[in-house]
Amino acid sequence: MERKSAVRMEDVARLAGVSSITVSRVLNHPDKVAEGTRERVLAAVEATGYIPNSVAGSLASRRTRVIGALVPTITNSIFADTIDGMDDVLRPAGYQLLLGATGYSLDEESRLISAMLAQRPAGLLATGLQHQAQAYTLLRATEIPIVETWNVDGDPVDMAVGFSNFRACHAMVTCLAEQGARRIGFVSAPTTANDRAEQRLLGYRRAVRDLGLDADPALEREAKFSFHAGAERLLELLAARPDVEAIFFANDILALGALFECQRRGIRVPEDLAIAGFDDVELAAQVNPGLTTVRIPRYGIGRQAAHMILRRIEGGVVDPSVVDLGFEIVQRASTPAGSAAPA
Amino acid sequence: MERKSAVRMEDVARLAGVSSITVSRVLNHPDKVAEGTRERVLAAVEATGYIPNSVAGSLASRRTRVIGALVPTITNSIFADTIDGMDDVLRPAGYQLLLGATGYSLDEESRLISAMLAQRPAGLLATGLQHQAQAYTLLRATEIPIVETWNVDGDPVDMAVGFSNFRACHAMVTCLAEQGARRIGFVSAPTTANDRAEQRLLGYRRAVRDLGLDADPALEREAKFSFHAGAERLLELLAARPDVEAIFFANDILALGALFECQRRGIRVPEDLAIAGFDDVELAAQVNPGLTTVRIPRYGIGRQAAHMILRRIEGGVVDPSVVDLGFEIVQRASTPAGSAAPA
DNA sequence: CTGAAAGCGCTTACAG
DNA sequence: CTGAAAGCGCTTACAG
Repeated sequence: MERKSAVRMEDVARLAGVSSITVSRVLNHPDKVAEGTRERVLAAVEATGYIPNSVAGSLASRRTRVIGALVPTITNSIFADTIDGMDDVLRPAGYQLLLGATGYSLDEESRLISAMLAQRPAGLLATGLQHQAQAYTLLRATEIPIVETWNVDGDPVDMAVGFSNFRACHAMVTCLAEQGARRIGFVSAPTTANDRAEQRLLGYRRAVRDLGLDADPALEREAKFSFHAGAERLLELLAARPDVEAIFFANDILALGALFECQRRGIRVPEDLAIAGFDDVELAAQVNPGLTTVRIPRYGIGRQAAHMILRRIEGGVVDPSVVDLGFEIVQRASTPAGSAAPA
Repeated sequence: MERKSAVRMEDVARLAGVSSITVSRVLNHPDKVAEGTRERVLAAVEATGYIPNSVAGSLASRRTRVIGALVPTITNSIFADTIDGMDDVLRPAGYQLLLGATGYSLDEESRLISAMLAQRPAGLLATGLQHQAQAYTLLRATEIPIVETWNVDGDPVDMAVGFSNFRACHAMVTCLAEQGARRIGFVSAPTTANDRAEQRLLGYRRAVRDLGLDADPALEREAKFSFHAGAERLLELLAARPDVEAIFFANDILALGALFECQRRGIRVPEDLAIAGFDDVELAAQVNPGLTTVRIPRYGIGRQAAHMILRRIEGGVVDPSVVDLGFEIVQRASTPAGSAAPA
């Protein structure tokens, strides 16, 4: 903040021959100022290179133009898409994004929520419905609009926008079963501190039960987010259950890692093994064979969340406060063409 | 900022039986307060659920704990990696990231710089060395540390960290030539408002000249950032110059799009055509054949930039102010195994 | 349409 | 080790 001989509103006012209150008006409510005055002030702003100090402005007005966004990581493109969606709505409205990456740690999330609230953001976006007790205390105590994202299977602190991870996974397993598979493996993402991953796993299990499929625990694996882990789990699963007909991976990166491993080993997809993923990243449509997956509204979640926050900032009522944006099963060549008409 | 009956420092002070100045000390310079006092204050903070108002704090101290980061887009994982690197250094130091996506528009960049400076960030990261005149005026007028990234071929406003896009491309073309190719195509990213892309194109052209390769303009194409565009340019280039031996794409996404297209069309890589990319995204090592590419320090750029900013905030001298983190040619199976020992 | 006064909630020297 | 006073640079009612 230390700009040498920084020009303040008062300096602009003096040059324009008005009071600083008028400068403030020109900048914030230009229509409440006479045109001639406005032009003189604007000229003075230009001449001095004045940049308003929004720290002071925010303190005086008790409102900032900053929205906090908490995501597990920004290096996973799915969250980058959500942030992109937020930004596309927020930026034109004059808001800026304060970004926080929790690294899938609820401890870190709590610390970040605290640090963000200290900045008095006008709103907050969080990922998932699962938080630490301390985080809940903070979130409930604040008056600002809060949107929890990527999950609608639970009770939000305030608002939520996302889709049902549970039903999406249930639907995909149903599809695979309709295509003839009875022995369907599932490779989960780590479920610790990740309610979305947990719901996906539960959705798989429920579908297996509902459809009377093979429920062997050996068909379930867990893998960190990487191509490599997908390939590894594929091999483990094939070793443990050589008769597995399809493997459903909790995200596309795992599924693609497995698909590439199949290419290397000459395992024919889907003839020898069907593979399905989750997320519908751009790459899923590019590989050969194309990856069957679950398309989710990554970008739309960000847009919708931003709209809900803006509406509340403007004093509006947001109803419903939980928005389910749905999902879509995308059939590609990595699974046998099915008659399924899902979701 | 409107927290119902928001607790202020004064409330904490009253409960702890001290002045608010002492509360401020406990929070900012805990070692300057007697232990008993400190504990009482901390207990009062806890009891009241006090969250310091850093807007007020920043105004009074004339410093924020916010660093602005301007990138073309966050949906391209290469910039996400750089932001990740920044955040990993900045977060432990108590700084938060204010994110701005310019969408590869220098106009938008100018607006964002202005908006960010209004927040009085403690430092600023920008992408590239190319900006609008207005942006230069703003950047030069401010006293805060500024790091321009992803390019060291030019004069930074303040500090810079990156690598030479020019030399990286020159080196890759040299490698391809050493492996026997004389007719090397180049698919550039759009060079408008993108000095990194421009340097890459210039590096290609210079290498073609230096090595006396086929310099046909028909060997040069431009493509937006997508798998699809990579596939398209591949086909166009093959149609225009069926004798092309190698195609060097200005980023991995284009190269991979082309590689997938080759898979679909039965074009053998590298026997029929060698393909090289730029960035070394994780996927490059996963596909079959693996993609020869240029590895660049995406994450390291963010870390280094953050360190330089922090050092300057702390009053230190940063020398040199331009840091070239280098690049590395990664030979994989998409080009004929070469004897090249580049960079 | 424009301005004087008060105040936003902190931190910074300066005392003691 | 602790506190009273001043001030950071704006905006908000309230007048006129």
